[in-house]
Amino acid sequence: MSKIILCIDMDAFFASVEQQSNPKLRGKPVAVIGSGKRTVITTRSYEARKYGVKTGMNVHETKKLCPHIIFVVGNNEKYTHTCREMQKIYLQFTPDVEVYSIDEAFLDITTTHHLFGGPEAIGHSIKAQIKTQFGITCTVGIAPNILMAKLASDIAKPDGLRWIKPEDIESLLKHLPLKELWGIGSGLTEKLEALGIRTCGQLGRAPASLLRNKFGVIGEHLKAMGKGLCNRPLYVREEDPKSIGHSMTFPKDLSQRRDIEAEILKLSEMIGRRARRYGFIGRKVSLTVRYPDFETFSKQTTLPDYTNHTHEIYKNAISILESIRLKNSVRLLGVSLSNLIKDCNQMLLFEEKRREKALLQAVDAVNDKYGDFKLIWASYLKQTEPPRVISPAWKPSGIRNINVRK
DNA sequence: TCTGGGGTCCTAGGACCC
DNA sequence: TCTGGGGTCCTAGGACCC
Repeated sequence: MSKIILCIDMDAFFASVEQQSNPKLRGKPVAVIGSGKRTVITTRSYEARKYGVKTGMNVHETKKLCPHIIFVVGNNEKYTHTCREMQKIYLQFTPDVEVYSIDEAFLDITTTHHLFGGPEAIGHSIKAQIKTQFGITCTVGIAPNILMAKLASDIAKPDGLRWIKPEDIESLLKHLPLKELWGIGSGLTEKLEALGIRTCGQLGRAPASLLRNKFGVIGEHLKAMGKGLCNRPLYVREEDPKSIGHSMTFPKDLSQRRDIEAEILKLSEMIGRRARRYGFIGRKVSLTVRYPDFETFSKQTTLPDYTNHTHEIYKNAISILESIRLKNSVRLLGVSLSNLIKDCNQMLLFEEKRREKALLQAVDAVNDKYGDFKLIWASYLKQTEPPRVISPAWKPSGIRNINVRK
């Protein structure tokens, strides 16, 4: 028996929330952006889309396309709160809910839909509850797997509902351009087109050996994807994160060594604090550098021991920095801690380590109470604000598994 | 007046070991 | 004197997603 999966996707989520909370924005082109000078569009309202405004565009480019667009700096608390509340709605219909991102979820209603009058009845009920409770619209896709459910919601956007039944798949995919499929981006599209494959239908008929040779493991799944097949399960239980990182594009490129080091310390503290709060330790530290010309690279180092101490992260990031011959100035810096495992909170062997840990916890407690960066090392007291806009990839526990190609 | 931030997964090649 | 094969760990880089 085939499954029945729902994909619930908010329409222009951040922009819709802003339009809902400020009536002056309703019916108008709105773009949600970050707070910095070098920010880009995170979400744009449907009114703004008509002008060709796209996610990732900078403010200048956006104004050229739509001079009267209204920019709103995003408010992450509003969005995360809404996301958590929406989760409660989904759980009325099935325990098998994967919150894929802040504005998207998958529900497996295979065994429960008959209790609620069928898949479409559930879809309509969720849409109505979200509309009533939050004043925003969403689109529901229904299909035998998440790949097709996602496609269904993409097709039906905005404020729609679409059910792709198994018997509809072949004709639907026959002439569908490759890039419409979740998991096939611009890179794969280009390479597949070079092989003469332009539609999902063609992909489904392509020789498996050809795809396997050209694309390795991914190639094995591409053919199935072209046929609308996908057996990725729902991740109902949140998985442990594999990495925790932060990066920052500066309002002005940094050229002073001490400014660069101070930013690395700040990023290290943000990571260390997050890791300590959620109880993870890691043993790989990566440093990412982007120059003004956009050349970007990262270097990493594996530590002898697992850690979540700000100072350890910082120290290793700095030693990577010292191994690089930096160009004059730096546009972006990023630090990340990976190879994460759960901190089992073992007994600390050395009194010194215990004291160090107690100090870190005291610092964290103050920061939790009074907000980030009230209590930190002197060298970053004069720092800029931490980033204020949440990434749309946010999840309730900050974890996600995005790989559909398996 | 250019181009954010936070993730996951895969691959290729080198080091090292038996 | 012309060097196999298997395995693991590590780094760098690219592709994808929201």
